[in-house]
Amino acid sequence: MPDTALPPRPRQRDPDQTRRSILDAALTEFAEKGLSGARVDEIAARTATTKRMIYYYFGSKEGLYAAVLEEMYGGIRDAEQALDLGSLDPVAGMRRLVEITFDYHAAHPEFVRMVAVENIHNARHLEHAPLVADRNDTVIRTLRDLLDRGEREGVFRPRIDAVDLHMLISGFCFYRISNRHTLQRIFGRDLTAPAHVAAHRRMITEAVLAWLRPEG
Amino acid sequence: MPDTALPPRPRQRDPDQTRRSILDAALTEFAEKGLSGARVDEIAARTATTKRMIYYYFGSKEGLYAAVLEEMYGGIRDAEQALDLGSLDPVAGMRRLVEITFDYHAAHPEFVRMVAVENIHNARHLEHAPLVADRNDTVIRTLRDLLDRGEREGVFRPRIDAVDLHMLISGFCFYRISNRHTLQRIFGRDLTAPAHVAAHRRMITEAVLAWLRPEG
DNA sequence: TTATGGACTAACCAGAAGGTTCATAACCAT
DNA sequence: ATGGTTATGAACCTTCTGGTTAGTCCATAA
Repeated sequence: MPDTALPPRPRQRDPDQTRRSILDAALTEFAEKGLSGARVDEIAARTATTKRMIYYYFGSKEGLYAAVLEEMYGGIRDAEQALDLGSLDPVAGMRRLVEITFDYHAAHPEFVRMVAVENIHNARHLEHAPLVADRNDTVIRTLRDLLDRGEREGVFRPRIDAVDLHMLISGFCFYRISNRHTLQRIFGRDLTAPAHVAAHRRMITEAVLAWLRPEG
Repeated sequence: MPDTALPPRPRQRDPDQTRRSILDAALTEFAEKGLSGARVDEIAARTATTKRMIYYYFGSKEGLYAAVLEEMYGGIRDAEQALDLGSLDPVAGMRRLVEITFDYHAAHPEFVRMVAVENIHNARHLEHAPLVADRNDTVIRTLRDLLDRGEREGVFRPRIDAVDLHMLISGFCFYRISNRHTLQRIFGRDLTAPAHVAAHRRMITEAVLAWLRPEG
């Protein structure tokens, strides 16, 4: 009997590639279905490898989830660290920061969904991603610097809390993405339509600047 | 042989009570764990009745979920319809509306979580709760009325879109509740501390009013 | 009294889902 | 080449879970 065995697909060993592929597939699946809604088999099916590899590299479903979460926060950190607002005057710098925040959320709904999912789980897994807290220091420091300079120049009100302001900004940017489905159902509006995107971008920018302006 | 039977717990038959009890238990469980994270057995255990009754009254896990969701939106509708802003001047009325919205979200984190969960599922179940869309007309109409009057009196800018404004307001109110766990982890702040609550309440109110003020 | 139908229950089931076993192929240093 | 380590794959196992079956209980109307 001749050798009828299928030519064994040349197994290429590439740990990094395999890890990446799992992480990418998991991101999609978790962002789409949430932690408990996601299926490990489904994630495996999305990758070129097998379920076994998920456990080999990440230990458990939750381990994988935590890894994805950490990865996720890395992205926005990079985006924010990239901009150099030191050269701009406070008002222009603030405007720029709001716009960047708005644009990042609009461009990365998976990030928004992952954070929303993590909040459903009371941010339990953030514990296992300790370096996440770091990145936010960057934004807060940038914000504080802008506020200080603006106050000195008399274009911003004094005693604004940077964290509160950050929440005001990212709150709206986050909300319009995280809640776009219910909003769409209820108001019958396509929030991704360019006209609405532009209007929202202008609204949050101007609202923030209006609020910061001294002598209300 | 004497009658050793335990006194049979007098089974009280009360369909409404049973339904309510299931709905309450389900709300807790769904808000806590999400749709797929919630366990029907767990919900049953929280009630005085059994799992079978859940299927008897609601047909399926998703049917129960949809029922809870609808119930949920009912609450905020009532709260908003209760206030009569017609007698207040536009600025005071707007301030009041923002404050009510803020307070409602702060007081009802379960509502916030249910909506967040529903968005993870792309608002798929809102289809089965058709009367939900109604309630929002109320807010939008109230808002539009305030905006019109304010514009006529020259205290608000013209051509403000009521839905956009609604999003600006509820966006922040929603976000500080929906994301409080990740925010807490990252900034190490207890967002429920009275000082922060008060600061946030003032911030969103003033930001909205500042933005609405004419001649930016 | 008895019959009727809504309210309720315990036990069960099939399939799904997370996690594991064991064999083995590819790679690398010697 | 060779021995040991890392990476990979297919099938398997166990537990859980949504949903069902088959039947009991009880208030009321006839």
